[in-house]
Amino acid sequence: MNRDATQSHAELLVQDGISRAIIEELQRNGRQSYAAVAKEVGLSEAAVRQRIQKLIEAQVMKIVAVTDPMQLGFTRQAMVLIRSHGDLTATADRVAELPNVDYCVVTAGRTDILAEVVCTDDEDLLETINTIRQIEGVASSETLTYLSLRKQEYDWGTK
Amino acid sequence: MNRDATQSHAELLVQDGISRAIIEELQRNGRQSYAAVAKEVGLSEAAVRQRIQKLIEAQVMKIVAVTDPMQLGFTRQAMVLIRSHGDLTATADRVAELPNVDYCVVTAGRTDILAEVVCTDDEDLLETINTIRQIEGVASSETLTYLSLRKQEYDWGTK
DNA sequence: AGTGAAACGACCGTAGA
DNA sequence: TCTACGGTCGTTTCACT
Repeated sequence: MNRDATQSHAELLVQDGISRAIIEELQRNGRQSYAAVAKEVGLSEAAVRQRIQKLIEAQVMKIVAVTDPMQLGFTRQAMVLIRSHGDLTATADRVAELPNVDYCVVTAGRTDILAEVVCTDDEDLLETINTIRQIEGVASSETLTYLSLRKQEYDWGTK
Repeated sequence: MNRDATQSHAELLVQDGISRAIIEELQRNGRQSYAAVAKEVGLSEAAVRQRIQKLIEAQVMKIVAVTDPMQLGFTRQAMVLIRSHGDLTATADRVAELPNVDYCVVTAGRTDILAEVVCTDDEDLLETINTIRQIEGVASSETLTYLSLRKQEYDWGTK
């Protein structure tokens, strides 16, 4: 499908404040019934259902389970700043392949690649960083360990 | 509630591989029926529902709508690395208050605070960075604009 | 903690404005 | 694109294992 067509379609969908309100409701609880959302935004259940389905089809949003790494035993998180040589995206994709990497983005600036890692403990973190540093295309890395998460919203970026 | 008690409870909940499987299913589609998940993991619908409710109550996961900033017209994303003076968490919280900031974490390392920003265009990005730099406690900042997102998983960290 | 069954409520297609 | 409505399927409760 044409990317621009999809995008303009999506923007039309959301220009309406009601869709924004629907998204906000689902950001609080993604499993509430269409009827409950309908009551909040003042529309019929069927209309809300249609809008939600279109928003998901147009890939404006998706409804997923989000987990707390701490509760799953991953007590160490960090952002690894990577300088790369050669093919940026290929290197980034190799980094992204690691199971401990939950977020990976190519950036412009002093650093080429950002990778967020989720580890069980310091030993796991060290191993992960060491693995990253040996990946082909990784020139150097710098690790910023997380001390306190202050804000987390759920956006979803496309490639 | 006692944090350790909550955590050990959560770990008990997930030690069972079935809960892992349930979480994985819901990470693919958070709105599918309990019956559909039950069929996948080989348990009765009622048992799956109980587990999901407990996982949510124990804050191991939550089911929410995740949006694509691009589709909502936010075409510029960046990670802002902030050096701070004075109270770290207070400064981080002031940064986190900005609507354009969707992610904010206090780190150990060369940089004190990481803030991911989501902006409509370059002008919006410039304004946002300028605003951040004038926040009390922000000493300096460095911006890494996003070129290509390669991986995104949905974890949720507690403060 | 899991199962099974019956009452209830949500979901979904269709028709019409 | 919305509302209205009925058939169907999912959810919930409860008694039992």
